[in-house]
Amino acid sequence: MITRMSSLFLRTLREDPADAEVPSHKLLVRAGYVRRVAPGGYSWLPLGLRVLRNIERVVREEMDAMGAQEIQFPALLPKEPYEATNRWTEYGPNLFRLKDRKGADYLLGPTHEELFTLTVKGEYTSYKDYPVTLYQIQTKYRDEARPRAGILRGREFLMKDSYSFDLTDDGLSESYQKHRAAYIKIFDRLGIEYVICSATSGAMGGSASEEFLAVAETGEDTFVRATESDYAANVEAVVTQAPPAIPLEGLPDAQVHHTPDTPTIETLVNFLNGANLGRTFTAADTLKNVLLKTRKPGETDWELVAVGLPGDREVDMKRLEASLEPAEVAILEEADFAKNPFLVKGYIGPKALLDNGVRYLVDPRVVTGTAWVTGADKSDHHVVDLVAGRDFTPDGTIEAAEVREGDPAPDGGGTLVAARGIEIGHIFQLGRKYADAFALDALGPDSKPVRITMGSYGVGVSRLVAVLVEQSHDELGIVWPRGIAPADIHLVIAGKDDTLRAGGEALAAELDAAGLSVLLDDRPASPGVKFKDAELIGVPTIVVVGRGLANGVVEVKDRATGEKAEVGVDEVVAHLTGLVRG
RNA sequence: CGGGAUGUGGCGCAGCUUGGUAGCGCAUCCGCUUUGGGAGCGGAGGGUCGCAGGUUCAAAUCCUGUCAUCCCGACCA
Repeated sequence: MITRMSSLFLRTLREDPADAEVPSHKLLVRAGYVRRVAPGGYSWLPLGLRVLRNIERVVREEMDAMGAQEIQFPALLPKEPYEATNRWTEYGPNLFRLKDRKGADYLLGPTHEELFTLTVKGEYTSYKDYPVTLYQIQTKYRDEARPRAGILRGREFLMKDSYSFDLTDDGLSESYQKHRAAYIKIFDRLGIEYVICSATSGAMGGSASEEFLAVAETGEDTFVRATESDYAANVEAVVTQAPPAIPLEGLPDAQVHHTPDTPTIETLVNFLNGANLGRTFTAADTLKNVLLKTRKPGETDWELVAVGLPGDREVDMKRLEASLEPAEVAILEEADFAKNPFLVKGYIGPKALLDNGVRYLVDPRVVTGTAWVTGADKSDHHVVDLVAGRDFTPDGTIEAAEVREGDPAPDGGGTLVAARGIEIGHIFQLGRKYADAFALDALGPDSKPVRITMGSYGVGVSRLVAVLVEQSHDELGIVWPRGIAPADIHLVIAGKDDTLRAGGEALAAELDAAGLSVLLDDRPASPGVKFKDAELIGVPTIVVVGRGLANGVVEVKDRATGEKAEVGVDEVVAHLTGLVRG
């Protein structure tokens, strides 16, 4: 195919749009791939749509190859299925809701578990039908509180979601592994640098879960990896290694000390070290107790929860919330302290919490036999050598403490280092949550019903366009991978005289005949303008038909490296075909 | 929802402090020149200054309100 820039619906911009921050947003707008029409809503212009379709094609090919079957649901959905799973309320304000003329409630689908489950239930009844995997590539809607970064995080986006339906847990594991393998193929084909991270399953519910994160400084997710193993995890999913328990025999008794004016860890440590106790204390020797309240979905009452963690660590709200999912979490307000006088701010200890029935969860590092400096539940007093498992017994452990670079890796593979990533895929084993909600059963060989178990798998298709730009651009513009670019060859006619024009047209026709797609810059603009546009647009190979033509050569330039080569006109088609076909 | 910033031709911005004919660059159109790195000269079209009130002889400019967008946080595949 030949695309003539003289008639292409395209306008490039010389300056960055004022509202763009990240490289992909700036470049996709400047190069004329997308235009904003609403916060979090973008139009795909001709070149952008080609890139999007190319990515979609790769995803579709790999899904088909693993045996998944494509279907498509409406984006506009009735409320009822989502009420059955409680997500009509659980999804909260992020769900786009609307009413039809009769006043009936509808939503714009943020994800389609309910519909897939109902559809399978409607068609399949026998164990002989299973397993089955269905997918769709569909526009999704989420009323994000703050869309940002152009198409990296929009309120409307294109997503591939697939769902596996199996009779057994083993079958589910197998479906999960097949998806994992397919995703690896997809992202490898796209040439993306990514890591596979252990993840939390979030609002979907379910167990085993991994996410594919594209490595990018501009990413919104923080993940860690181990220095000496291939362990990688979203910080939300990092499991803290508990040290071995310490025998209780011979540990010193707990002692309450008067510690005036020590409401913070820092003031406490300073005081203790000046108090002649015969040893030095650090923040890590203290146990700080953070008070929170949680509320389960659908309930109105808040429940007090206390979290005890080493004083040298901050609470990571995201980790905390992931641990308490799906309950809501909030920090205590003054009024809550007033209502619960046993909570002495700055001096809260395990005793008062446990005596008053407050659920008390501690960091996994607080194991039996560890001795702590902590609040004595009395203003200006702390207790030293309060031993876990002897002087107090928490109600359980919780992953709430921040993860730091340098922390030991959970699998023993050295220490952790942190980086940023963009979530491009997420796979997880849902289990029977949705099958239970809709009673999705298959009749087994013994004529008894078998409850189906499901997996759910997503790829952010439109987001991948931006991810590719984030990972592959330079100061001049975008550098697309081959196969994803809006054309195979960007052919620039560098000059206006008829010989050049005819030469360019002829070459374009030959390349087209050889099966390559050509973006032909046949505009009357000056060469400089055309070169700049070619670099901005980012087709991997740029061919310049210019002054060399008189000597029978054209210039072939590699967009990524900038390397130029003069190639004879009679051999350039073969040369380019070789480049494009790899 | 909290903090900050910004709304002026298609895009990027100045003008606002100190009220008085709405301006610059890019883009677009016409003419001539130019043609290997976002060309030059000359000319042209295009703006209810986010919106609504108010003050004033007079408001882009001052006051009040409101809406929107962007950034940070909160929240979230």
